[in-house]
Amino acid sequence: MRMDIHNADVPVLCRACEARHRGICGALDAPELLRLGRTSSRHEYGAGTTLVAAGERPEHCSNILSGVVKLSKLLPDGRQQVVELQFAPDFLGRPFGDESDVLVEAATDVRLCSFPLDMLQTMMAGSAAFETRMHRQALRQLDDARDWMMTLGRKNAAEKVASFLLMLSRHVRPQQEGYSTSFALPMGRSDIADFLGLTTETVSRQLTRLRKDGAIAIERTRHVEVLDLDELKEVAAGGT
Amino acid sequence: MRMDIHNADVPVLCRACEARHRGICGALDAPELLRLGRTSSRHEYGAGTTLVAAGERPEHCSNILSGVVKLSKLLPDGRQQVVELQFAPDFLGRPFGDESDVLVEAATDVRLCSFPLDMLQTMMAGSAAFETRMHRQALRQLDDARDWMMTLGRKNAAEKVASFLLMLSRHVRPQQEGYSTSFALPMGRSDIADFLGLTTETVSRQLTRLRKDGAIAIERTRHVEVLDLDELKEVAAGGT
DNA sequence: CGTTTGTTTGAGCCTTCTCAAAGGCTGTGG
DNA sequence: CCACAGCCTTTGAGAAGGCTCAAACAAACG
Repeated sequence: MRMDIHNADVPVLCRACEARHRGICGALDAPELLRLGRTSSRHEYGAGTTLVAAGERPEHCSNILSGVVKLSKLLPDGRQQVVELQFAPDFLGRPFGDESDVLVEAATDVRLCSFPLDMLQTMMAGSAAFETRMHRQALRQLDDARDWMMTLGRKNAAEKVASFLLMLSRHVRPQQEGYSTSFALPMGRSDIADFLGLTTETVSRQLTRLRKDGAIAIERTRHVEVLDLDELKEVAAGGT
Repeated sequence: MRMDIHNADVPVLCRACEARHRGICGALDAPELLRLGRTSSRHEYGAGTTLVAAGERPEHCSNILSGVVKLSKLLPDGRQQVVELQFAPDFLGRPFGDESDVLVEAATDVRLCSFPLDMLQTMMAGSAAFETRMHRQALRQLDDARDWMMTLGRKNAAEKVASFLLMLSRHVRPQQEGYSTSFALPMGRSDIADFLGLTTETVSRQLTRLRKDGAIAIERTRHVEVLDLDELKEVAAGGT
């Protein structure tokens, strides 16, 4: 937590909020925060909750305070592709209203700080710094999407799963650089499969392979311990 | 072409330029255009030219005046994934300097209108409308990337190739809504394969399948005629 | 506990890849 | 204008990685 000179003017809820430091609210000064704070509210959603249905235009947007949010796309016949995972303190919601057709769900239990979508336009119009933050997040998401295109299009099953674990180990522990060696998988095998363009069975087989090779340990199917980070990196990059 | 009241104040080169209407320059007024125009210059590059090497930080950014630009990512062992195709009048170049690791090449012969990267920052700082255009382009690119993740992760070879042709038929003929029924492929089979996460052989086989099914005709390997658009759409969506 | 849901493991099959060779363009030089 | 070289594309045959279907197992929940 950071000490601000104007901390006293900042809404109580915002004081300890990560979104104010690393998220989009960091671009706002105390009066702006106060204004935004009046229209915002916090909510919790259980794992699996649909936050925005595919094709729907949501009325609210949110900072993710904790948990993991899953964005996915659907094909008419039911095939699914997860197109992004968002972690705290990412911002959830799209400016300019030209929403594309994604399904937004809580992958884990999630806490959000939400406010009306029009406030987003208002804030962007009123603060160039705010728009810049939004813009930068979009560019970061674009980079992530492109990295994942590489993974989806050109890596084999082993490389995909290893890449996924590495990605998680970098994201799950917020605000800390580098890799965590121990973390919970934010979703089940079938969501992982939908993220990697594989089937649950193949994901499961690759995880057991990594386990038997001594690269990771798995406890109660949801918790991963990275035993050999270099091995994992090597597999992810196609070294084996 | 549009008639502007202040056309006379607009740099000569910009008057007939698509980028001024549908591209980012549309956000600039005559004085701003004039200022930008003084630092900009036009260049042509032959198909295959490397515009920005992977990992390099370019000094210029550009509007694409004509042609197709290919962005791709490389794996250490040489595998390649094309992560985006850009068409006129898209903008090429990244604000904020946190460039990600992509290789930029001319897919076809290309004409660019380039200016220094710092001008980009200057323009964004000076014009909120300009930053908004950049921001919107990033969001559009993000949508495209996500659509393609769906294609890469969950579609089979036939669906991928059909989706690719449909995408081209929408993009190749600029400024026009809907689908073109006749267009040139902007790249060879192996680049198409690298875009679709397939091999050249598989791309070739799927193209001949579509040809034998009467959905398309191919002339001299580079020109496609869409004979049955509905068929193509159906294949792309997994209808068959 | 028993039920339900999610995960792991196995066996066989199918799509796509790999490797190989033939066929078509394009451009150059005779 | 034709012949040839080089490159790209097409086609074929066989191998393999990942999928499908099916069953055993483990974990979560009432």
